[in-house]
Amino acid sequence: MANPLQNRFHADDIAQAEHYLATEPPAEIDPRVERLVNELIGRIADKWTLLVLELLEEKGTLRFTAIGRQVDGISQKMLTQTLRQMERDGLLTRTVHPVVPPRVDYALTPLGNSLSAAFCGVWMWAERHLDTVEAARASFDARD
Amino acid sequence: MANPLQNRFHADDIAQAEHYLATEPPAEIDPRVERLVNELIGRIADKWTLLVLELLEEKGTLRFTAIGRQVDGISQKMLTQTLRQMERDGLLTRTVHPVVPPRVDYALTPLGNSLSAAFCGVWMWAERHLDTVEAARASFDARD
DNA sequence: CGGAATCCTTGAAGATACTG
DNA sequence: CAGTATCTTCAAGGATTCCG
Repeated sequence: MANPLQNRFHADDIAQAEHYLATEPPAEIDPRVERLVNELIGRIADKWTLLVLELLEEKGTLRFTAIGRQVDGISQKMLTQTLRQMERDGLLTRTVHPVVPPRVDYALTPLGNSLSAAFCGVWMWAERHLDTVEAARASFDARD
Repeated sequence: MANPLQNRFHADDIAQAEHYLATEPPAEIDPRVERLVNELIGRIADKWTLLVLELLEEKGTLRFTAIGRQVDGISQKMLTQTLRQMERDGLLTRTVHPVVPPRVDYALTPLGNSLSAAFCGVWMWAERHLDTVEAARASFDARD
């Protein structure tokens, strides 16, 4: 779950983006595209998908059991389901080796890698504002 | 649900990030921070939170009922819950006006705005690769 | 109007057992 | 080893009602 990109961006990238948000009026967007984008974000943002994505991005090719061991708390069922969905979406490849015992390798596609990169901004935000969020929560809880 | 930033970034930002991902070894990360980051991402990536975030970023200050009308499919219960969580995390402010009938205004904080900006990369990815993902799904479904 | 409280349904996910 | 199949639980979330 490392974030190798975090030192490669200028620290105020987000502040700059925020500036644009404040000064530019929002553009209109096709409702059909909007619905599909929402669906994709929902899928992608799902807990296990994100974890598997980051693991494979970090470790490269892994077999089924290896992924299960390194994504803590995931059940065999959810692992299978998550991997199938990701394969279906073109995020990873599933390679079955015709040997006994069976051996199945999983690796991200370029599309999967690009998605991992796309989440970089969110990772940076979370790491940068961790303390701020925790302070806000403590303050909120303190006043009932 | 517009994405005002999409035309402000160079088109190959993601490709560049992808390059770094491929060439740089991952850095180690504090497990405690990792757990908290995961929790934040889970919360943030939740369906309603993202929708409310984008709506408020686009429209500015809105009252309770206005948000409910514009986030299609959200129930009163989930709206209340989502707004409370976001307020607790410091993403938005809740302003109660002492009038009858009551009037409550919601608006993003700077922290909330920065989070919206952080998700820009994911939006861009989803919009850029929408067709690729749909094609991958069709291909996957075609071969059983 | 902006909620809180209650009940209730459904589907997601865990546990377990079995198999090519 | 890498799954599939089945059962069961449990909590997220919808519907409804009531209230300051």
